[in-house]
Amino acid sequence: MQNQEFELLSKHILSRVYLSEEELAFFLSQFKIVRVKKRQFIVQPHFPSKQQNFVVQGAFRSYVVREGGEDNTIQLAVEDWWITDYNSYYNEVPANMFIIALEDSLILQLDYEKEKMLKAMNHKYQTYFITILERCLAFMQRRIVSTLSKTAEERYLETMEQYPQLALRVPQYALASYLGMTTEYLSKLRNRRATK
Amino acid sequence: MQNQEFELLSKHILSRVYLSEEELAFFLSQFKIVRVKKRQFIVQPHFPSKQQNFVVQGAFRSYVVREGGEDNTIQLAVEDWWITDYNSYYNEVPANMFIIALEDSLILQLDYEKEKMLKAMNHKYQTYFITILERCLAFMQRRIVSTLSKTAEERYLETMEQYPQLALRVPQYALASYLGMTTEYLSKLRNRRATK
DNA sequence: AATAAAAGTTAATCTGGTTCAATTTTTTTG
DNA sequence: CAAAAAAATTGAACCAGATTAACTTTTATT
Repeated sequence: MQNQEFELLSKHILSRVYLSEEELAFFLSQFKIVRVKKRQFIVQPHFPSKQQNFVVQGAFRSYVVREGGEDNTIQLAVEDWWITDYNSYYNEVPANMFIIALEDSLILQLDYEKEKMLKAMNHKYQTYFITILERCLAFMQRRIVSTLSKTAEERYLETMEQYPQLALRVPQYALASYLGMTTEYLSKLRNRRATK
Repeated sequence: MQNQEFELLSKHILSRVYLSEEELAFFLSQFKIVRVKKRQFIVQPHFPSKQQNFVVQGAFRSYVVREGGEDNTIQLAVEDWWITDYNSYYNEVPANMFIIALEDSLILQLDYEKEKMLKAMNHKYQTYFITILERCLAFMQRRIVSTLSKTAEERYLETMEQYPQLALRVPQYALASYLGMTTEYLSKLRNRRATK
C-alpha cells in the first residue's frame, strides 16, 4: 500500500493528525487511484458528486455555467489540494458545476459513503476531515472578503503574490474567471504592468 | 439546565444528531449565556475570536474595514445561526473583523477550548460540529458563485427571495454591504422597482 | 419634547471593467 | 509538419455601479 501514489496524501494526513501505521494503511485503502486526461470531466451538472478528490499530480478547475454561456471558476486545485462540489457532496444533491482536468492528472478518490464510514469508525479520521473543512472555510471566507472589497487589479496582484505557483500554472482564462474578470481585462492588466 | 435560553439551541442540535438527555445537558452546560446591547461588539480586530456564538435572539453583522474606511459585511446572523470570525477561531490567530449587534441580543457562547474538548470526548458532539461546518461551507460556496456571476440587482433579488426575513430585518446599509454594493445603489434599486 | 446622531434618498458626474470584433500566437491532433 | 482548434491580445464603444454632495427621514439620547 505504501506505493508512490499515496506518498503525498500520507504526508498531508500525518501533518494534521497522528495515525499508527495500520490506521494509515486502512485509511489509504479506501481510496481509488484514478488517472484523468486533460479536458476530462470528473464532475458534471445533474449528476451527484459522490467523491472527494485529492490531487496527487496535475491541475483542476471547478466552474459553473450561467444562462448566457459564461462560466465562473469556483476553485482551482493543484497537487496537495482537495476538490469537489461541496454542496453536492455533503448535501447529496446533484452537482451544479463542472470539474475539469487542466492537465493530465492523477487523483485519489474517496466515496462519500467511505468518508462517512471512516469518520464514524475512528475519531482521528474524523479529526482529519474536520481540519480540511476548517481550512477550506477560512479560505473561502478570505476569498469572499477579497471579492467584495478589492478591485480586479488588487485581486490579481494578491493572488500572484500568495499563490504564484498556481497563478502562473493555470491557463489565463481560468485565472481570469477565478478572479472574477474577463480574459481580455486580465490580459490588459498583465501587459499594462509589463510595459511600465 | 432546560431553561428557555437553551431551547432553540437544543432543537438545533437534536435536529442534526441524536443525543440522550444527559449528553445534551452536558453539551449545553459548556455554553455561556451572554446578553449584548445594540451596537456592542462581540469580536474586534487584533483580539482573537475565542468563541463561537449561537444567536438565540437578535441580529449580528460581521464586517472588515478597509484602509479607505469602507466596510464589507461578511456575514449576517439572526436567530438560529452561528457566527464568529472562522479564520481567527479555527486558526487561533487575531481576528481581522468586527462583529457587532444590530439589535439587543441574546447569544450562547462556546469557547474554542470547550468545543475542542467536546469534539474529543464524544463522537456525536463532533458530528454536530461537522454538520455546521459542512452547511457553512456549502453556503459560502453559493455566495462566491453569486458574487462572481451575478449583477448587483440579481444578487439583491435572489437574497430577497431566499432570505426575506433576513433582508427585511437588517438595516439597509448592512444589507447593501453584504451584497457588495453601496447604500445609494441599493436605495435606487429598491425605489426603481417600487415605482415600476 | 428638543436635539443630535444615524440611516436613507436623490441626482449629476465619473470610471473600472465589460462587450464586441478582428487579429495573432500557441497548442493539439491527424 | 500542416491544419485546425484553443488561447491570448488589442482597441473602440459602452454601461453598471461608484462617488460626491446636499437633503430628508427615522431613531436615539437628554
